[in-house]
Amino acid sequence: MDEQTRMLAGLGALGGLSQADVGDPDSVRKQQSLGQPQQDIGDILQQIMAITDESLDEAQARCWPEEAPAQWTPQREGELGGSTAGCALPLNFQHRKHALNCHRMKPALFSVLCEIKEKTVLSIRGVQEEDPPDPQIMRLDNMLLAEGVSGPEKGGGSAAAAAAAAAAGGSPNDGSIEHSDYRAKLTQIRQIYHSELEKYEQACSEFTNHVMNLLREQSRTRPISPKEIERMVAIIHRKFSSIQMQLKQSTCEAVMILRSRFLDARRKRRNFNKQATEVLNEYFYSHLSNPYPSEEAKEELAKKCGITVSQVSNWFGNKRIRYKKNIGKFQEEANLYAVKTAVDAANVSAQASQANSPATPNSG
DNA sequence: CGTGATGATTTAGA
DNA sequence: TCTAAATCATCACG
Repeated sequence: MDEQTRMLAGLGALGGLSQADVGDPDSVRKQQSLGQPQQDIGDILQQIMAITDESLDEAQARCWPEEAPAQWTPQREGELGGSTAGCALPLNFQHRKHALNCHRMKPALFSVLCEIKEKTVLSIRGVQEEDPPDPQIMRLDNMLLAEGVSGPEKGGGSAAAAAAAAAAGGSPNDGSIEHSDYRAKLTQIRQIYHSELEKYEQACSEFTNHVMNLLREQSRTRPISPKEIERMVAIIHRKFSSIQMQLKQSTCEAVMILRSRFLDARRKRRNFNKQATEVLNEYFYSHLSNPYPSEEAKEELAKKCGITVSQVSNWFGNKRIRYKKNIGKFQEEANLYAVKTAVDAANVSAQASQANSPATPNSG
């Protein structure tokens, strides 16, 4: 809007007309030695400028309703008449616009205005453009990508989420039970994020289309270069991308909160079930001379107990040190499991012998 | 609520 | 990277 004013001022200067000159038909008539029949150029210019002002008001009232009320006086609201391109315009405005479009001098003037404008807009354009990508939004993007919120859809996303979850747990905890909860929550966040993003994008393109239609419609009356439209679109996109940044920011926040909760939850301890403890103890006491299960043995135990390999490692680490510290205290337990394993072995061998000699079933 | 048990984490060493 | 040892944090029980 500020630029509009500047441009119009520049326009007057370039044409050798000050704002005052334009407002004074006589001075224009003096310059136009040919002497126009009915209306002079000053009038037309005035009208074009008046339309420019009005259409801007209209555009604002239409496009930024929350900012508009200050510009809408009650009288003008009453004036609302026909509509063009979905835009309600005052009737007298329509009349003037039509009259202007029919004026035979209009095309020539219009092209001159367009030319002047093209030059001024170009010079303005050169100064501030090509803004570098916002480092903050880049950081947010990277973060969301790393967390598996943005980036590839569904399949890749959940894989990234799993990776993020694994990363959150450091080296241990390749487990899946608690992670599924984390993943579910992350998926929820991702869905919200994507739906919101889509909403914003839709709104943005809708609004852009609307503005472009508006400007295109207006460009028939007042000089609007394609570049200017482009610029307008860029401005709109910048506005919307700042909204997007807010969305990204809050999504990041949500992920961080989820993550910290997850880390806290990870520290929360839950005793293994009785069966798991039994399996582990059985292995421990039956390998008391060397209670160091191999990687395969750990995996097997983990599977049997429904825990992770690192949990098995933790358990054996704790068990070894605690057993060593107070063997006496564990003696009872040791005996118990020794008997248990002995009985089991007996059972197994009995069954084996039974299976091996079915002809003599009464041997047990 | 105090206390021991227990799973997880941290630290240091090989 | 694995382990011992110390330590933390929570559970479970009286």
